[in-house]
Parts: sequence; C-alpha cells; structure tokens
Amino acid sequence: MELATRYDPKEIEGPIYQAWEESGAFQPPDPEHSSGKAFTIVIPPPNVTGVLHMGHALNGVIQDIVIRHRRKDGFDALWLPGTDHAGIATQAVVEKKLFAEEKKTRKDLGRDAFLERVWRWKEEHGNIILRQYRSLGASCDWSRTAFTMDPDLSRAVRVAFTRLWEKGLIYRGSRLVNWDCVLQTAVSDDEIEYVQRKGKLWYIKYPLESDPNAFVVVATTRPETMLGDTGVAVHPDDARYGKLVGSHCILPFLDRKIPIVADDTVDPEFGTGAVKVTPGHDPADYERGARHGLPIVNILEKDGKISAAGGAFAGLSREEARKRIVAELEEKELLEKIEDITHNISLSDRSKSPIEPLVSEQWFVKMKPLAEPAIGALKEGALTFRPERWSKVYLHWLENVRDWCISRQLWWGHQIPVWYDEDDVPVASVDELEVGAPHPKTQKPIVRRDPDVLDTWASSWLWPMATLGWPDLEATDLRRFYPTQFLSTAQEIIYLWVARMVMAGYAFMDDREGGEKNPFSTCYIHATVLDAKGKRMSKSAGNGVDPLDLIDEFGADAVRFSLVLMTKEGQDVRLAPDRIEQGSRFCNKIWNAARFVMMNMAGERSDELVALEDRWILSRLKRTRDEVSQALDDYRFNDAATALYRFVWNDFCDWYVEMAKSRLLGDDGPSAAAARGTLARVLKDSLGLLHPFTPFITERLWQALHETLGEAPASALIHAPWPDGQGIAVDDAAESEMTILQELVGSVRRVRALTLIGERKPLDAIVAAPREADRAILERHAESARALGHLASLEIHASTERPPSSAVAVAGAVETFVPLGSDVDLDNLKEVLDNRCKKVGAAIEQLEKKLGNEKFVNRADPDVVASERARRGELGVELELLERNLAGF
RNA sequence: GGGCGAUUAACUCAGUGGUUAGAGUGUCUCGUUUACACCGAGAGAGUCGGGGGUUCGAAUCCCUCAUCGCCCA
Repeated sequence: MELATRYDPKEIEGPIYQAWEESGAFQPPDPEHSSGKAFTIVIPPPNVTGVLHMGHALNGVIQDIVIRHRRKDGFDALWLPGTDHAGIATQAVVEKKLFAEEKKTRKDLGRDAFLERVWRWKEEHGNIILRQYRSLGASCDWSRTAFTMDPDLSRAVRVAFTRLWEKGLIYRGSRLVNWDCVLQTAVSDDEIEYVQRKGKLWYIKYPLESDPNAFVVVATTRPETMLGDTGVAVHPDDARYGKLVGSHCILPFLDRKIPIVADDTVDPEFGTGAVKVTPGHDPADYERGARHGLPIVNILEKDGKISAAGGAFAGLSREEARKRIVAELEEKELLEKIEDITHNISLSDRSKSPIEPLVSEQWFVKMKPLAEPAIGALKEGALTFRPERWSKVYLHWLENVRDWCISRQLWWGHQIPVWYDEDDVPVASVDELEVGAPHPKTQKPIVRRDPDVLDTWASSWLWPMATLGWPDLEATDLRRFYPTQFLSTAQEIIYLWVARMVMAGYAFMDDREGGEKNPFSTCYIHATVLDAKGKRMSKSAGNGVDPLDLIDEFGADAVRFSLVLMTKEGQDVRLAPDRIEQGSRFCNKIWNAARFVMMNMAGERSDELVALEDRWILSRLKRTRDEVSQALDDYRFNDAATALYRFVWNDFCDWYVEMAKSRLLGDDGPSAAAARGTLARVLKDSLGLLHPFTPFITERLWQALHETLGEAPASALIHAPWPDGQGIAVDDAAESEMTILQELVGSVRRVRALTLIGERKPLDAIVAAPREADRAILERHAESARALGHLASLEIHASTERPPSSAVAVAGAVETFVPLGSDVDLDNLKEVLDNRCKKVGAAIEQLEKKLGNEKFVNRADPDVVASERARRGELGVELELLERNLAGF
C-alpha cells in the first residue's frame, strides 16, 4: 500500500464519492432489510436557481454529520434532497434572459410557451446547487431527489389547497397587499426587507373647510400619496387639535373634503402630531381608515404609475408625481417646510424595488386555526429548538400570525386550482376542470381558471410530507420516514418555513396522533457565517466566500472539519480563510498517522495490553468515543470535533505513536505485537468516529488499512458500525501513571530546550521522587522514559543532593537533575523556574486565604474543602522544591 | 421601537459557581530522529468590556452602562 507523504484530497474525493453513490450507499435499506428504526432529515430545499454559499455549506455539513452518524449507528437513515421552484426568482431569471437574448417579454411568448422556456431553463441550468452539495460529501439519497413542481408534489399542493378550501380556511378578498411594481406581483409580509435611508419630511398645509386661510399641517415622507388621502388623524388627547376633530379639511389639487378624526395610534411627537390618512397605500392607514369608515382611493396602477384617481397627475411615475406635487404645493404656498430625516423603507426581497402597499384582489389563508396546534407542538414538547432560545421567535410569529396572502401574479408556480363559472362563482378542485364542463356546485359551465399561482411556500410547507408520498397516507416512505427527526436551517427561515411546516403537519397528517403529526422533533438553527470582519456575507457587499473555492484549495474534509470546529452551537462564526487551515493540517495528521500504522503492520498482532501506554490509549479512546457519541446525540458538533482533534493529535500521535516506535524497532516479541494490535485497533475506531466529520479521508484510509492487514472489510466505512467501545474501558490508574511519566519526560525536554542542549544529545538524568508511589511508577516505566527523553541513563532515588553544575526541573513532587558541563548557560532555566515559583506562590497565597476563611470551611461542599486542602499540600511541596533549587543557582 | 446575541492572550474562539482561565493561529528559541516541516520540543503572552450586586467563592448568576452585530416592526 503506497500512500503519498502528504494528503491530497483532490486525488481521492471524486472517486470515493462516485463509488458511494454507485453502490447505493446513501440509500436507506429496502423495507425488508429494515432495522425497524428510521432517522430522517429533509434538506431545506434550496432555490432551483441557487448556487452554494457558506450558509448552505455549513448547513449541509451539519446535516451530513448527523445522517452519517445515524447511518453508522444502525438506523435506516434517509437524507432527502431536492429544490424548490422559487416562483419569483426563477421567473425573473428566465424573463431577464429572454429579454437579453431575444428582446422579448413573457407576454410576447404567452403563458404556455413561456413556461416551456422556464422548464427548459430548469433542466439545463437549474439544480447546480445539488451537484455542488456532492462536492461537500453530502450523503443525500439522490434517488429520491424532489422538486416542488414535480407532478406528485404539485398534486399535493392542490390537495392541500382544496382541503383548506373545504374547511373554509381560504378566502378571496380585496386587501391591502405588498405590491412589487417591478415584478408586478403581490409579495407576502415575509418577503420584505427594511432598509434605513435618508429622506425628507414634507410639511403640507391642508386648508380647513371652515376657514380656507387656516390650516392643519401634516408631515409626510411620501407627498405624492396625498392624492389618495381620505382623512387626517390626530391623537385624541392632543390638545392642539381637540377642537378640530369632527371637522373637515380640503385636500389640495383634488378639492376632496376629508374628515379630521381622532385615533390613538397617532404619535403626537411625530411631525406636527397630525397625519394624513391614505388607506389605499399604507397598512397603518388601512386600519385607521377601517376604524373610521374612510373610503379607499387607489392611486397607483400595477406598474407604479399614478392612476386616473390622481387627476392631473395621472400617468406620471411616482418620482415625477412627487416632484410636480412638491413644486405645485410650493407655488400654492401650501408647503410649510422640509426636514431631512432617516427612516426605514420597505424593499421587495427579490427585486429590491420599494414596496407599494396596494389594494387588490388576492387569495388568503386564515392562519389562526392552523397556528394553534403549531404553538401546542412547542409547548407540549413535541418540537424543540436548538438552541432553545429560538422558540421565542417561533412562538412570537405564531402568536401574532396574520392571514397569509398566497396568490402571486406570476406564471411560474402552481396555478391556483380554482375555476369560475359565468357568474364568477369559484370552486376548488384537485383535478383539472374543463372549460365548458359543468361547475360542480352551480352546474353552470366553467368559463375560466384563476390565472394566479401560489406562493412558493405553499408548496414548501408540505415538503416533509409530500416528498415522502403524502397525500397517500399509506405510502411506504411516509409510513417509514415520517415524522422526521432533525431539521437544520437558518434563523430567518423560522417563521417563513419552519412554522408553516409544523402547521401543515398538524393540518394534513390525518391518520396520526398529536405529536406524530409534527414533521420534525428537533429544529436546529445553525450559525450565521459572517466574513472575517463580522459582517453578514452578501452578494451586494461582495464579501462572500465561495465554499467551492475553499473545497478546491483545502479539500472537502478540511472545510467540513474546520467549519464544525468553529461552530459552537448557534454562535455566529467569522470566516477567515486561514482558519480553514486547521482542518487541513488535521487531515494531513490523520493521513500520516495512518501511514505510520500501516508501515508497521508487518508481523504478529496481539490484543494483549502489555504496556502502560496500551491501557492508557485505550482508556483515552473509550472516553473519546463516549464523549463524541454523547455530543452527537446532543447536536454539539464542535464538542465532538474538539474531542476527536485532541485525542488523535495530542494523545495518539504525540504520545502513543512515539512510544510505539521503540517497541516496533526492538525485538519482534510480544511487546511489538501488542503495539501493532493496539495501533490497528485505535486507528480503526478513530476512523469510524471521525467519519461523519471527514468522510473522504477516513473511507480511503479504512480501505487502505484493511488491505494492509490483509482483511476484507465487512463493509465500506460509511456503513461500518459506529464504534461501540466494546472490550475497552476507562482505566484511571493507567491515566494517572501516564501523567507521572509524561511529567518526567516534560522535565527533561524543558531542560534541553532551555539550555539549548539539543533534542538528541544523550543525557544522564537523576530523579528524586520522595513518594514511594511515584518512584514505583517511574521505575516501572524507566525504559519508556529513557526512550522518550533520549536519555543515556536514568537514576531514580528517594532523595539526592543536586549534582554540581546540573540543570533542574520540578514537576509536582518530582525533581529531575541533569548534570551538564559548567559551560552551559542556565539563565533561561532559572528564569522559568523563578516564573513558576511565583505562580505557585501566588496560588498558595490564594488558597491559604480561602482555607483561612471560616465561612468557606463551614459552608462550602466538604469535598471541595478537602480537595483544596490536598492541593495546598501538593503546591506546598512543589514550592519548597522550587525554592530550594532556585537558591542553588 | 421590540427581541436576541457578543465583548476572555496580538488575532479567531472554547470555557454556565470551586486546580495556577484553555485551544488554534501568530510571536520568540531550538530541532530535519524516515508517519507528518501542513512536523516535533520548549517559552512568552490575559487585572475575562466598565461599574454595582448576590455568594464562603463569579469569566460563569443578577442589575446597570458602553460598544459591536443579527432578527423583527
């Protein structure tokens, strides 16, 4: 088995992934080979137009770790991938392309031809992101890849819609919605972002009806919307306006007579304390208007131009209308003043154009009845968030939920399954109704289908069910894999998607009981990946790091391990490229440790634990295995990764491998055989534990190791059982013996380093260990100490005089003397000794204070008091040795 | 305006009541002993953001202030 001295991820990642995929390694077993316990994750479906960014990468790694662990742990593990059709985004991409290449709009093509183009685009350019997930090592079951516009999933959407319709939870109404004038569609509240902008506040004088020379002054950031004003509102307690309430003023330009009303939602501090009320173009005004019976005037066309209701300004764009109105107000001396202000404006997520609230006919879902069980799911414990604090966000949204505007004026998406007869009576149907066929309720001929499509979330909210076969409640996958166990997503998705999926589960999983309807028991909210300066990565800021570049440079395993090492549960991470190096170095370390093991496998192997280090490393392995298993059960990924890093690097490589070397070079007896057996055992288990984190390198080494051992692996590592810790146990005695030995070796190394003797020069060491137990241990392991310290000789005494011109190191109650020539400079050594002396002195002082405090001795846990006393003793011995030796310089 | 999070070594972060507060990177010194220079050995580096409180004991719990960031309105 020839392995390069450096790990080269490029060489192995592609072929290994291909081999996994071709062997069906990512698929759960067939039902007849089922283990009887399932573990399911559905991927948060990325946008079909999307490309992989760091958020996807981190989320993908987390899901893959979980699913690989469960797969190895004996579950029928399914990670189900797919994409959503992203109505607005996808349509926009194709429209843009169409215009750029052919100077045509979608309307030029017509609906059917346009949709054909979108499908073609999807086949050719969509789903790039799913290929990118593969380069991360994601072990998704690609044979089950789903798309929200697939026939089955589309049917599920129609079934869900029809069920809600039948329950009376869907209604059509004229409502103020968020209108995107560029994309010319309604968008939901959740598709809006707020941006702080500098703007102006115009103070406009509205003449009073009773006295055209007296005015009420209103302040507004949108003067052009005055064309839609149907009232002026003031706070009821505002003394300035008390006598005006109930009277009217005259709207300039249109000479509309509008009432002055009292409404306690008005902030008396804002502007003049009097605000214009435009129910047709502002959500707050819409409510105010409704309370006071004010009419709604729609002054905007769908493209954002002023409508006929705007009188002389009709046909102007919003910007032009504003300029003209301000200019004319000035002319009429109706503009009192203009102030600069900073305010928030709302932008459409997709087009980044300002949202115009607009009254239009839309379809809505009544959310309150659906929200109730979703709130219950959390409160009753069927659903938990990790970190737990995100429950608040979830609950807050559900408890204040507003009806969901589900219609979009788009072509790409699920066309609303509603048909109308000649009297415009609507009916919903899962199956297509023919134009001309009788309306199921009225029996009159159907004349048309609703042209709008549904919000993309109206399909994504069914994702965990529909991808598994719903609405067929008997579907094999639905029976086996629903509910799922783990959903990992980003914080901003909690209300958009997570809450809605829970609602859908409770609304549609008819045959299940209570918590069984809930689509996932744990919702893990992963960290936000920020740039090196702590800013959110975004396309517009151009500060994004492309995960594919990182994978190309360092390899998928390195990127995976580094990301996990950085990610404390739910804590945002800053991504500085050099931090990825830690994972990269670690992979190289694993690679080389495995090479060392494999290079030394020729000869007998035994399971006997003949040496201290054999018992010690297996004890450490057991602890690590338990810690990693527990951390993974708790979804504490970085704790698991840290434990593995320490074990592999600091325990196995730094100590066990080093100690094995001399045994392997010596007589090929039982000691060498035991070393070989232990090396192989530890490496095997380590590869297993590391596999969820670094799947490629561990799979490669697993195969190489078995080849070297001349064993055929029972299976690829991806399916090999999770190390169960059988036959190994925590061995406290071995661990504390090892510590004594490590401290002695450390003393010798310190002497070498501080006196610049060099690593290899043979030295004689004389140890004074007054304690019988320490002495016994050191004598037992003198051979190891000699080898590790490169000592020519090692003498162990209960006590001894410090030899002339010797260096000294103190560790606990053990003094190590190294006689050196008189020409060796001991200043560094003295300094370190002095430094340590001060630290120990300070620690003792602190301890004495503590132990001298009656309150501490009386009130603290007796165990704590006892251990502090013991520590005082230990430190006292050490300080004495330090001081005595320091005095000898 | 509401909610949440962060503030610990030069940098990036662990550490949720009890050893002398840790790791990686960087720094300094030494070392190419064939697993690995993406390495090894060693050293140095922090009044745990400020102030107050609870406690025998606080980086850790509470209050408050400051700065930065995220989500929502």
